[in-house]
Amino acid sequence: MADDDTRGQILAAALAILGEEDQHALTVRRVAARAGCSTIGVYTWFGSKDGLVDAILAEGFASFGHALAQSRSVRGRMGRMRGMANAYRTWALTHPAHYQVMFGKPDPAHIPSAEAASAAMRAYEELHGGVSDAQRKGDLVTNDVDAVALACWGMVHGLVMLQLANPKPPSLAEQSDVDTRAFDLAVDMMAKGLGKCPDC
Amino acid sequence: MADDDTRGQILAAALAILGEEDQHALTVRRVAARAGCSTIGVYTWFGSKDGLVDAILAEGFASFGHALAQSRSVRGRMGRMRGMANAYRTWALTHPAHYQVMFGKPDPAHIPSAEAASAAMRAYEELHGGVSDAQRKGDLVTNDVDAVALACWGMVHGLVMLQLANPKPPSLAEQSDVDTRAFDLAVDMMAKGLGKCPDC
DNA sequence: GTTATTGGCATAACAGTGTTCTATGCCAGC
DNA sequence: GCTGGCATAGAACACTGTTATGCCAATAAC
Repeated sequence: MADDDTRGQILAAALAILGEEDQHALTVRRVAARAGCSTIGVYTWFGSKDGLVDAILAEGFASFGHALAQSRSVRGRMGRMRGMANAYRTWALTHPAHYQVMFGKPDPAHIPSAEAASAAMRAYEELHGGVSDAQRKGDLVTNDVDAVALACWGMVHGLVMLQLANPKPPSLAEQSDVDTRAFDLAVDMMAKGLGKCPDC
Repeated sequence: MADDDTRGQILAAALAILGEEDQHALTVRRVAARAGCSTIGVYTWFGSKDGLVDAILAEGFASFGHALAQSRSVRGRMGRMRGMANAYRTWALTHPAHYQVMFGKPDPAHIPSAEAASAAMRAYEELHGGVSDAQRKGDLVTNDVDAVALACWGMVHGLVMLQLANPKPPSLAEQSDVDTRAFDLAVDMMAKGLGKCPDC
């Protein structure tokens, strides 16, 4: 039992379930069974299911922010924007259930912990930082950095969510790569539109 | 009880709940209580909760498609794109819970009925039609109409979902109109980027 | 050394969910 | 007055998150 090893085992079990199945599979009983303890273990170490979800969020935002940070070093506005967008999308498609837990509609009553909030904040800073870099260089068509960051986030988020939820009509769904084509197109159009007409 | 009036009352009750509350409030017992019948009524007239959700989808896509259609008559690529985007967003923000049911992640086991699917198809045709109009006029930077339509859809969907789920950090959340600023910016950038450089 | 206390945990139960079984009531056709 | 079929209500099923109860081991106090 070595210290609070149980806590780590429960969190690992939860992440394993999210890695293999839908987010609906994340139930207290399944997590507890996989961790080799009773359901009460979740309440001892995390207080509630929300507490466990909170730890999952902190884990997810840390990993997600790290992925974004690695792509931010790319030089040039267009290259960096494409790089960050691709890093964002790749992380989401690699961790679909985890992404849904992080960015799907939460229970309105759930207040995230300080740890989860700051991890999310650090991930957002990566995005915001990339935009304000471009703004400092006078590369942007507007000075509203917040709006630009949110616009980019929303665009990428929407295309990722559409691909994950896949509500597309058959004519689209049967095109295996239409998601990637649309994504690349959207990122290019956005990057072009946000710049001060550099190459046209 | 006049014919299948019960069916209409149940559907009306479900829509009323979605109009007033979160989509999590849509439970069989609450719908039945509001419709003035027992839970069995839902199973008699809709087969299951999924059946009821299916009817809600058909209703929603019809109303949603109608809203899009009205904006499609606007002349000019830029104007029509802005108009359709605003119509999309307005409908979603006016029917937040309904929109979440329609475009949130569905149960993977749920197969939509032919009626719901065709209503969704008609709504999508509005979007696709707007794009192919522009393509026919030689207004677009690419011939990949499917990818353009999906890119526009994803962008609008993402910004709407971010606003509805509101996972934003405090610095953004306290700006009451940042969602609208980001939305207008994204639509303009996208419209500009998709066109053959008409005015720069 | 014995007792008391604390803390982690399992069992079983609570209320809530979607769903279904059983039984009742009602109405049309005879 | 029957008979049959169908919509319905009530109760129960399995599942969910959650918790009250009790057990047991380790530690603290005397």
